Amino acid sequence: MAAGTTQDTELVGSLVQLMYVLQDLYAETSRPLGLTPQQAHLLCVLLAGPLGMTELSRIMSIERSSLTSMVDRLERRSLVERLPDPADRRACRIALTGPGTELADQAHSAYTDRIAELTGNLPAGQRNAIVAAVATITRPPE
Amino acid sequence: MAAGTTQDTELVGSLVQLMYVLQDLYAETSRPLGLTPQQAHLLCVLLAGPLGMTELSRIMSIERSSLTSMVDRLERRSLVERLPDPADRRACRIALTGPGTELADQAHSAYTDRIAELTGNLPAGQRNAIVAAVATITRPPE
DNA sequence: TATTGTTATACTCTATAACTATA
DNA sequence: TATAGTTATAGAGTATAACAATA
Repeated sequence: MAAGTTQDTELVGSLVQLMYVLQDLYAETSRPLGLTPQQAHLLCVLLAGPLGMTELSRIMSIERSSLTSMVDRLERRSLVERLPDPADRRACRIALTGPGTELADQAHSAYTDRIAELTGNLPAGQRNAIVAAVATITRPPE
Repeated sequence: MAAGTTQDTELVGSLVQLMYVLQDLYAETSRPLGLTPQQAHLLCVLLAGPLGMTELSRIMSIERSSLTSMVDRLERRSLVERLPDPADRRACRIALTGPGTELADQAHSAYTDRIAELTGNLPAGQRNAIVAAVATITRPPE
């Protein structure tokens, strides 16, 4: 069993609350752009460059078949496109279109602004601690 | 526009990453219990006591009509029940049943354990900083 | 008239299982 | 045989609009 002190309980509660605050923020910010939070996530992931379905499904923690329908819907709106993979005729590369890139940029900026607003008054010590903690958490002992 | 320094960007990225880590964790933990993350959330909110539909929808940030179908599904599985509100015949109070309470406790414990595991190695300074930061964030200037 | 909750409807998200085409 | 992606299907989450009953 994991260590369980009173401090743990408080930390866990804080993190859960934080998750919900961020989720709500993400949803509220995506909506006016005509995107679901999942669609915004997908577009923002693609800002780094085109990806294959398998890799994209891994990054987003969803099944490939679920991703197929998401990409279908975004492709119908001309926000992404399926490009052939020159190295593998089974595979395709999902890429942002021009409008898709623009919208992804908007979503990213809007989200960044909202969080920056929310965290603008935190002292530097807390900000640094959070960045350091997240770095530790997201790089688990392999 | 919000203040935008290099540190902001790093903090925002960290928080977004943290949100996704926690979301995945929540989903993975809920699944084996036969619950979606949203259902687990609802049950855990009710651990504090019965609530009306309007209040519950406000807490969960979803429309009342969306909540109706969620409660329907949970009621079919005898995890929650609709109790009459003695003070208002239009209203009802959503309450956990015995099995519902048990499952909510399990979900809460499982989630707490997983996060405690994830954050077990963080130094005390970072833990305290996170708790303090979340307290600030979730209590915005009214 | 305002509020509580539901119904009807439409879409999106998601998983599982079975499939096609290529490696 | 294994992998990349799709199709078919089913269930869950969600919003909007219209509604019923009560306050």
